[in-house]
Amino acid sequence: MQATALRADTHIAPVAGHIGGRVQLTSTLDLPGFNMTFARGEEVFGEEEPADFVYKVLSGAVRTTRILSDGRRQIGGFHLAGDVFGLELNGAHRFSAEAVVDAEIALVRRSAIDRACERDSAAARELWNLTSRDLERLQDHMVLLGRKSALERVASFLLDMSRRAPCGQAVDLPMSRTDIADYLGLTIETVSRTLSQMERDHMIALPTARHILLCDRRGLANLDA
Amino acid sequence: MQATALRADTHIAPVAGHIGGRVQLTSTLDLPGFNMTFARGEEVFGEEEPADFVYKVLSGAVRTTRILSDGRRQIGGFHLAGDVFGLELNGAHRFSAEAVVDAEIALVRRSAIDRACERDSAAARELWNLTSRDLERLQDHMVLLGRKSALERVASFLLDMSRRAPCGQAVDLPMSRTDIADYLGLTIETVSRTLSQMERDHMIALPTARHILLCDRRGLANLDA
DNA sequence: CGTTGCATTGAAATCCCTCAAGCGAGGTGG
DNA sequence: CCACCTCGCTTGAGGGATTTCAATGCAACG
Repeated sequence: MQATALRADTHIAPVAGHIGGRVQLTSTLDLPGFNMTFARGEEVFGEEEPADFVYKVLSGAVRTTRILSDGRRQIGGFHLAGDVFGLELNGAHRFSAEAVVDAEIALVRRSAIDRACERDSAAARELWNLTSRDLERLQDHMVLLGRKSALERVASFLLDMSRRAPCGQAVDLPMSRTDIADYLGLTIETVSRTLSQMERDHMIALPTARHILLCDRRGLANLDA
Repeated sequence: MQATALRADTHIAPVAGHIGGRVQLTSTLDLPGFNMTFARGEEVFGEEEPADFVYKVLSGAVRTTRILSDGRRQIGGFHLAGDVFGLELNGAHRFSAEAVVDAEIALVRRSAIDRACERDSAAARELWNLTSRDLERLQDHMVLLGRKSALERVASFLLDMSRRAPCGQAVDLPMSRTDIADYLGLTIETVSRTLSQMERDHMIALPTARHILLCDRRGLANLDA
């Protein structure tokens, strides 16, 4: 068990009145587990820590990050309500995970996962599917990082967020500009300037920094290449 | 079955004298399949084609690519002898695959894979592991594309190639500068200039364009951040 | 020996980054 | 209640790494 989970026992919330709770990991996969809450900025797990748990976001948002020796940071992904993260086959985490905002997270032991896979090939397939979807998302993101302009990256990000956290015509961003920059391989200034540019071009409106109205989805989609 | 496989029947080589050959997909996974040869530049499968086969490189090299609407290209990865590629869970390929040089490739039907997973949870786990390793490689590559300089990218690439295709102190590159550029998110000119720079700094030697001697691994590793 | 394809090199341009300042919302304490 | 601070965001000016455009080199091949 990682240090974080051990220390943070005050965060553990019993699930629905049972001592031993259940976690609905995917639509067809229900396993024993428990819930925890993490405050904004708090670490869920660290890079290179043993991957003894799998996590599912119940509310809030989580980012996975890797830090280079000189402090440069790359965010691997944002995980919103319903997303599973931290599923590693080979022992240790390769990114660290932190709460972007206060978050409620369900935990399932790796050992429980492994047992489920042993006896149920459908469960194994379901979990393999989670890894596979992660891979597909990463492939898209790789193209974005390798070949797209700042404008295209931000447009792509806004459309992705609006698909994942629908809020009518708008998007409510849980993360800071710095987070967005480190996710898109840009600087905070470039992200800010690009958003301002989009606002001048009437593609979006920015009532507040974290609340963005997508006025011209068509235009944004065109930018998405 | 995709068009490529159908059309290219002249390429099919019977395996070791049997009609129905076997393919050693991983060290513990032996499945029915057959071999094909692909000429330099030939397409193994196309983006969005149904993923009815899984592939293993026996000799040569393969690249997986995605092309944006305006022609920009991102190479997802290079697959060398022993590597498995084209393993998709969800129906269709999301990249196309082409032979970088003449390549001999083993094919296994998805249906055979699925059957193996049904009856053998160890096989399922082994295949899940392949996906998981792909994911890990992509995570590293994402950090490279998002946050590393041209010098760091090329150094990282050279070390990776020398680890995967060991050739003493040297590396024999099967791919062109254009391929390297599209893999590293750079231009061909930047790749060339960076290699020249490394040669001036006595970190590498370039007897020929595709044969590179790593004179200063320590120095390259330092660049790898 | 010309052609062809790939690689290298140079010069100029560009996109994004760096550095720096200003702005505004939210919280705290006097 | 307001001054003040902090933090995150925006904006500007200048610079730099990489791209773009263009020309040359070079090896393989017919």
